[in-house]
Amino acid sequence: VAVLRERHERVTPARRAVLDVLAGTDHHLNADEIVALAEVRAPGVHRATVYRALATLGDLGVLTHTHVAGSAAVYHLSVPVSGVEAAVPVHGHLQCTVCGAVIDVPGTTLMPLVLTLATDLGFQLQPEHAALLGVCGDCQSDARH
Amino acid sequence: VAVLRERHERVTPARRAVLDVLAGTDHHLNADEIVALAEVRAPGVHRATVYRALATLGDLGVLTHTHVAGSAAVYHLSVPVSGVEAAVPVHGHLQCTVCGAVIDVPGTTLMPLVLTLATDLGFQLQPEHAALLGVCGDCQSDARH
DNA sequence: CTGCTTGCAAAGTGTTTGCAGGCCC
DNA sequence: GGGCCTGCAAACACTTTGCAAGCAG
Repeated sequence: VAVLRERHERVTPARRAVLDVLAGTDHHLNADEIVALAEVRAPGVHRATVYRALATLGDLGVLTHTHVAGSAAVYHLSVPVSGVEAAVPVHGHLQCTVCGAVIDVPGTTLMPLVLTLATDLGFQLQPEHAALLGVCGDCQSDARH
Repeated sequence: VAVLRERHERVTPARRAVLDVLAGTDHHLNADEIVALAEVRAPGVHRATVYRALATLGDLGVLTHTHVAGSAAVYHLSVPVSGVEAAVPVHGHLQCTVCGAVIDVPGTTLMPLVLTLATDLGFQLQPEHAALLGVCGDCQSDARH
């Protein structure tokens, strides 16, 4: 919110609405959902504007997006906002390829892999940025037909 | 190739072409590239047919696709084909968010995470299925401006 | 005022689908 | 021959972009 001013970026209704929406939920929202919710706070905001706001805020490091296989990317704040703690520190996302459910996994679980990749390949993994795919427990149970 | 017959699936020019293309390369190919290469072996194959063939073969477990952030999915064989060893056993994919390069990572590197997720959450991770995002060594060097 | 931001519409990319005809088995 | 497979075109979902007008600083 105030982050924008600090970075010499303009504070516009659209950007404020996007930030408010993300700060007001603990879910991962996709662009469509953000558009719908932002519409409430800033009537008339356009889809494209939301995408542009998300891109700008992403560049500033205020928010992060996660690519979900075969559907829309989801966004969430990456830094704590004044008072609000909607911004979960670091976490990855598991997506079930059967039911589509997205499960959060704590960053600590992924740390060993991050370290291994950094050491072995010099690759700086961003565990948040893409969902890890697999089959969740529930769907494995269903699979025994 | 013969896998199709075993599974009571039809062997058509289109499917044969797709399999030949994948067996004839050690790269990860996206749908467009497969269409282009399949065109050589089976002139007239349609884009949609290739997608359908890839879906069918994927269901049979013959090939795997990996979702790459912000661009086309890449496909490769998941089982060894008669004589050909283009099918690397198990491996994940690292994608650099800066330069876009896709790096293979051996399955053994990912095993600890697979086991951890299975134990803790009952989640059966398919490490091949989505690219892991981050910054590769080269781009980290470039970043020191 | 200056120029970054927005709204709008249209284009783009990657993938899927409905339908009629064709080919595998 | 029956039914799965194909070609075609159109639809689809998500995201990006060109342009003129608008508002922030």
